[in-house]
Amino acid sequence: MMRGRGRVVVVVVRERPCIPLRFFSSLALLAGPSSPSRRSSGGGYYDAPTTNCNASSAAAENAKVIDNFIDHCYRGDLPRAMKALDTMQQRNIFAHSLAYSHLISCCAARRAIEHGRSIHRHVFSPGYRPKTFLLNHLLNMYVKFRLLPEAQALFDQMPRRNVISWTTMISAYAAASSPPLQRRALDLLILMLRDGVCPNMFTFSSVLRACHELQLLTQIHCSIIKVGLESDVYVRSALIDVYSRWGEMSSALCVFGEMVTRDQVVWNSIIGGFAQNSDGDPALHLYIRMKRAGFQADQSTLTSVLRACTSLALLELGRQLHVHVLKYDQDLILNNALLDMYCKCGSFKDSDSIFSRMVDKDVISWSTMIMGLAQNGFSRRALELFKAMAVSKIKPNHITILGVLFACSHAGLVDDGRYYFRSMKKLYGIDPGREHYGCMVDLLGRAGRLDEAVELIHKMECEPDAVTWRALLGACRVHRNMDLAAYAAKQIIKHDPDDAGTYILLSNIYANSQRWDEITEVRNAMRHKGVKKEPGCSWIEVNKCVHAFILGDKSHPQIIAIRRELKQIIHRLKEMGYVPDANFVLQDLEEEQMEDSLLYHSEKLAMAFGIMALSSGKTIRIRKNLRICGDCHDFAKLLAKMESRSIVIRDPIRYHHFEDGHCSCGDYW
DNA sequence: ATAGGGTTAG
Repeated sequence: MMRGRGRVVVVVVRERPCIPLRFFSSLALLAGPSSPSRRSSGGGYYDAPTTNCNASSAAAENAKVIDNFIDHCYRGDLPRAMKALDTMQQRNIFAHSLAYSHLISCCAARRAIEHGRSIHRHVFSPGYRPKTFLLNHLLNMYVKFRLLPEAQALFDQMPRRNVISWTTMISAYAAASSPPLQRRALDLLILMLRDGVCPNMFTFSSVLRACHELQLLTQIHCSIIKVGLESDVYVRSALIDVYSRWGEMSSALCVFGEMVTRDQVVWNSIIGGFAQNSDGDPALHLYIRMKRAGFQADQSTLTSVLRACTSLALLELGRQLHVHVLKYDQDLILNNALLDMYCKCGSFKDSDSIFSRMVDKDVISWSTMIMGLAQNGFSRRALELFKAMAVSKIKPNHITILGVLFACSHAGLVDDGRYYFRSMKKLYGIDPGREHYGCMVDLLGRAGRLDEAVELIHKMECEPDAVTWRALLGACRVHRNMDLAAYAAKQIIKHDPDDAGTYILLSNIYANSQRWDEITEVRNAMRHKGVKKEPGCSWIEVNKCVHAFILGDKSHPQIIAIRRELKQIIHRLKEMGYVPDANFVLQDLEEEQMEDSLLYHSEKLAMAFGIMALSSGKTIRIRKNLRICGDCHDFAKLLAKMESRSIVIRDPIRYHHFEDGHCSCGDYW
């Protein structure tokens, strides 16, 4: 009830139309072409009914047809409604917009596009003026069928377009897969403004995903604030999402932080944003805050949180989440995320059993497993799985092939690799991209065929980039080809002048051959350019806590005990024949003492802590930010044997499963 | 009465 100036106004709010559809049929009786004069002028308008009540028998017949039609529409009986529509078309009689709109929704739901097109033709017959509301329904139908050209043609034909018509088109283009089509969404927004139609929250939440320039996004964000629509949750979550895609997490957080009424999707947007930017820590913290705020994780939340676990290698937390995943056991995306989590946390047994139980598998499920097997050192099994995929009739894509080539390169399977590389275009219609060439350079280079690797680079259809040359440089290191290494390093620096890794790799190569002058040169170049080496860092999860170890950093509360433990381990390992390999000392240019430097490589500290803190049967799982050095690799093999326990170390490229003095990589990495 | 946001493999 509203009170104003002494008057009482009763406001009745209803969610559904309060007029039953039947009522329209009786109105349609009045609307029928009952008088000869109306019939000759081209049929009846429901929307401008005559008041002629002398119903002739023809009119009564027409009314019956319309009545039936509306009845079928209302009941969702598509075949009967279409039959009635046919008769109406022949008699040139029409029903009310609402009945047609019902029928159009039916067509969209039942995937009956031809019926939809018939309705389209019918409402454009001479003698009928379809309302904008009805045409919006048709527009939406074409969009649902992804028939953009037809939607556009109808849109162009419309005598009047309201904000919904514009938004339907903008949303359709923004959701398209190709950037040129997405740009069309932005063009339409401008045309809409020129036409004097005001965008609303629906329009903005749709158009945001089409922003391919940061500047444009900022402009649109400004307009949103200006017209006072930033408070809408749909607009907010879209803003968070687009800022995240640009890696602009501070802006995303800003939009998120200002919110008072956050809903589930807004939480998902910000959590997903961090997860996709490989920033697992804030993603997990926000997840905890979301739960505290009283929200339950849904599929989307869980997928993102799993991804955060994946990037942080948090197996135990991942396992806990698995329990929540069980209630969505048919969700393909979620299952894929789970597969990847177990693969990348080095627990391949778990992903294997999930994969075999999954009813639906798509190209991502298969690719995840193939890459997972390859990275974990099970190359033969990766190739077998690829063959099983062919039987399953799921077509591989360029990422699947990348996994296959990765498997070949990390197991030294030169012939297999060459076969798959040659046949990818022929068998699967996939053109090799830079990444595929990179894999092949890696494959040939590691196998010692440096000349062939260089030849392949020169034959590339696309311009080689830093990744390509980095693959060659890595191979030069293994095979100690100094001159080629220097050449490759220069090419990398040309593409990526601030790449600390290249300087380090180059200095390692020189260190392996005791070329001290060159090392000094590289070091000076780094100093000159102000390039800083990323310090080695390792992480280990113990009792739901992540412990970080950084080279040279003594901030861990138990660091003294850990160093003592590590010294004891080294002492015992030396008795077993372990000889620290001084070649690797020099990668830590700034360290004071060689012995110390090697001793305190972060993964060694993490392993020592794992021995101290984890119960004896437990696998020690470590994630590190740099590739493992040969000395730590030897150390881990012997430690696994001495302690009779498994050690898994994940570096940025692949996994090392150490067991009984051996590593799954076969010392080939 | 018709239009809108978040989730997976390199």
